[in-house]
Amino acid sequence: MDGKETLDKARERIIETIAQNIHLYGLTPSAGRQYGTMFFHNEPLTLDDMTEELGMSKTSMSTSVRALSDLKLVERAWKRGIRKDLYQVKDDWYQSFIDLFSIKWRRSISLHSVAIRKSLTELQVLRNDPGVSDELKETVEIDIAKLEYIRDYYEWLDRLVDAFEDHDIFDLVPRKDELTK
Amino acid sequence: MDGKETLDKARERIIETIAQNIHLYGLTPSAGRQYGTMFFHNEPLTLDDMTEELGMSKTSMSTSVRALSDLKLVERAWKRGIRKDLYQVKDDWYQSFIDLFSIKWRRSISLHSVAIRKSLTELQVLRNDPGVSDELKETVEIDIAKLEYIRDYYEWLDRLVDAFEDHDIFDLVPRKDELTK
DNA sequence: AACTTTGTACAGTTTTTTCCGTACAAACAA
DNA sequence: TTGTTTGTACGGAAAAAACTGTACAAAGTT
Repeated sequence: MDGKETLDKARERIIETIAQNIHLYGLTPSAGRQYGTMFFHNEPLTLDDMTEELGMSKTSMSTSVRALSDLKLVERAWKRGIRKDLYQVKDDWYQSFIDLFSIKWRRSISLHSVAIRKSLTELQVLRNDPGVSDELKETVEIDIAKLEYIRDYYEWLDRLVDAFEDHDIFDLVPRKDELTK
Repeated sequence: MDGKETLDKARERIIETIAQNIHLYGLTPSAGRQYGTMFFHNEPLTLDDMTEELGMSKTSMSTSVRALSDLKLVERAWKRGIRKDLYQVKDDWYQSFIDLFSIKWRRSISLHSVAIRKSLTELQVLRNDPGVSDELKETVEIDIAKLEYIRDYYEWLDRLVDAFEDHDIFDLVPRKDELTK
């Protein structure tokens, strides 16, 4: 086996591992392979380059590179004289993790908060309604307690995301290069 | 609108929100609805109960309750005199979040670590191989640097998961009830 | 202006996933 | 033992998602 071949195999192993785990980012293995290919490519790539490299349609490349961009795993690059759009992976994986975490959870937190607030208000009205049977009121009380619990939970989650975005998390779990500082 | 109806609507809103966000846990909306139903049900449920509540087949209930159990969102319960398996939601959402985080990422970290170690070793051999051209060696050097970077990243991620599992995260981001302590 | 290049919207096809019904094994009951 | 109940494996149907090719709009070139 010659050197180039060994290198390619070493790269392929990593790319395939990324592809198999990218579902954690809500992406398909194809998008993972695309990301991996870009990761080892030392120059920004065009959609046509990706089509070439991965043997897939340009349409697919376009949609999945958009998905990768939405999660801030990939960014556009410019190079003078080149008209085509160029893309490259963002090289700060710590920041990418934080961005992922933020994008994924903030939306969920927000949707839940709205729903919880609405339902909680309705139930509080119900609690004070004299026309409601005692038996039902008991259930309402239990539900209110449950909703207050998950409201607090999402409030905690929100602060957790803050801690990541503000990089406070690195105080608790330092990056390796910061350990020796 | 009577009280029962208001209660059900308030519950339904939350259940539907859970269903729409459960993909963050890698589960289907159906499993989310199942979880939500169990959440508001104040007694443990059997598979037949769920079939009844959700209008889905018992087979589906069985498979998705297993998925929920695997992520430790749901646990088995016992009640004397009842032969059927009973399930209820785990009521500590903070712990559920930690469990999810741990289960999802540990596996990914482990798979990546193995692949990175293997590829890194191969490339280090290549670096010392006198039969490899200087041009290729330059590429190898770059790849080694990249792999060392992501190796460190996964090592950080591993410590991050530790911080969650050990509950150190609550030092950085306290639960609401701990804020007043 | 006309012509070329590039990215993506859209519709159709293929692949994958979800869900159901049947069948059966394990546990329990009589 | 035989009969009953309960959970799940498995194959197939239905639904959803991924992927492709065509068509076209936007931007650049001549």
